[in-house]
Amino acid sequence: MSTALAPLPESSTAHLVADRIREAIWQGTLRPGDRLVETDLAERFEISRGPVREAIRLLAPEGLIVLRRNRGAVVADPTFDDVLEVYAARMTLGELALATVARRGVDRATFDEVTSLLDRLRDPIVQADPVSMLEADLAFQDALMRLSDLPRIAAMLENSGRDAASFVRLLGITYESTDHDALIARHERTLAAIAATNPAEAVTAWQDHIRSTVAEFARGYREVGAFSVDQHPLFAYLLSSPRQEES
Amino acid sequence: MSTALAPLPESSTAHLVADRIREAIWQGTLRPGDRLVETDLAERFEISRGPVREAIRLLAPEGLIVLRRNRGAVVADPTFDDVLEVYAARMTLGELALATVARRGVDRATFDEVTSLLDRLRDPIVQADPVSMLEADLAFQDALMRLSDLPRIAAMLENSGRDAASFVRLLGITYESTDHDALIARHERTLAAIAATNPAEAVTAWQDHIRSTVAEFARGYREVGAFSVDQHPLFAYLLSSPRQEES
DNA sequence: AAATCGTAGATTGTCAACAATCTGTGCGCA
DNA sequence: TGCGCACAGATTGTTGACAATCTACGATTT
Repeated sequence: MSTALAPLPESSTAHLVADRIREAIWQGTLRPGDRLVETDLAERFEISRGPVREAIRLLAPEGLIVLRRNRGAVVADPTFDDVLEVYAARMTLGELALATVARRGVDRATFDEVTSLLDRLRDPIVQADPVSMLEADLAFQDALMRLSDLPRIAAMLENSGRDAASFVRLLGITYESTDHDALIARHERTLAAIAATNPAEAVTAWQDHIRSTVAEFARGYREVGAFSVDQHPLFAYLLSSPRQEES
Repeated sequence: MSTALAPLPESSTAHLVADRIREAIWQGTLRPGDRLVETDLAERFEISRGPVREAIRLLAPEGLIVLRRNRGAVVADPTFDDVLEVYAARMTLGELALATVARRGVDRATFDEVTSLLDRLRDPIVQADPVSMLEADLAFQDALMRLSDLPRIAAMLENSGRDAASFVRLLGITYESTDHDALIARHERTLAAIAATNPAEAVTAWQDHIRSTVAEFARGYREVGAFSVDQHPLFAYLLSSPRQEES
């Protein structure tokens, strides 16, 4: 109900195209280093170059594609460093958002709405498809962060979530092996902390979540090929430092 | 020397226009609520609507202007909440960047380069002009954050710096009363911590810097008109919580 | 053989005209 | 008076053509 009456989605042509490009990258149709030629894309989508150009400019600041002056755009070729950086930003901004939520508290209705998004993650049909699972997970986390009433920070987190997913995909790491129950349990822990207006616990739960996720990816990355991930400064920062938040 | 051979600046027409618009907002030529009509701006700059449109799209995600579907863009009308949010993001991202710098250490040449940027802040001519002072300050902080080798996070910090400055300006707060010596001393403290590869101290110094800045603005805001800033959740978060960083 | 120069093709950057959409005003009607 | 509706003007969204720029490749020179 309340989601039905929410503001209409940003469905400009440029946004639609941007979503399609993101999807193509996700699916592997577009691979790292591939050029994004405005003319070609315009032809494929059967529109003019204007909106395509705008879509590319929309994607660029997220880091998914790289823009070079007068030379067009190419799909980014991320390293594991990039994934770590995005998750580090995600961790620290999430801490801020959740600490704010938990400190201020939220009204019952809004809280229930977010809780209901968690149900989708429990749906066996959703769990069967990695892509659906990822989307449901991101939708939940987005809603969670929006509780903070910090629109800028919530927006940064939304972008970083999409980026992180695509980066991981571009690196050739599969997301399928994730333990669904553990994921849901971590999210429940965060929600409980918010309900109890316990900022420190909310932050800790979030840190755990990011750490688990990064650890998962690091495992996948070591399998794929991979470098000495473990002594990376950010990796240390992310994994081994249960930082303290005041309550 | 090393700055002379650095990559060329992003000087596309759209970027130039975006800078001009930012400048106009800063100078007060464009005021909160003013509409940014593509046709008008194109005429003023004597170019077509294309680059103007692109410039507006460039400014929008930074929060300086608000975009409404099919209804164009207007200059944002920020509240002090917005300023706090931007500074909160700036504090937490800066902590991450500086902790990384201080943990990894930097080579002498790069460090000296950043140090030299601090000299500009000491120049009496620069100090005499608030705008120059602000620009020099931002340039220093940008360079400082770029030491982290975390390009995404450094970029977020750059944007937030420009935003914060414009927001403060839009709120009608003057920046002139800042104590220059104290500002420089805080920056020196951060640099010293980096040189000593002491992450905890670098983070603390940065927190102090943000706190001083926010406190300054809060004072100005109370003078201008203003609400009960002091019991804002983020204000509490920013000012009264010397959070702990591990070393 | 190596390096430089110049040209052709491809691609992005810019433009001005057209189409779609929105805002506000004034009229008719209860 | 208050409400709904239609229309005109203004403004954004989209398009296809043109200009500027870059890349690649081969000719020319040393």
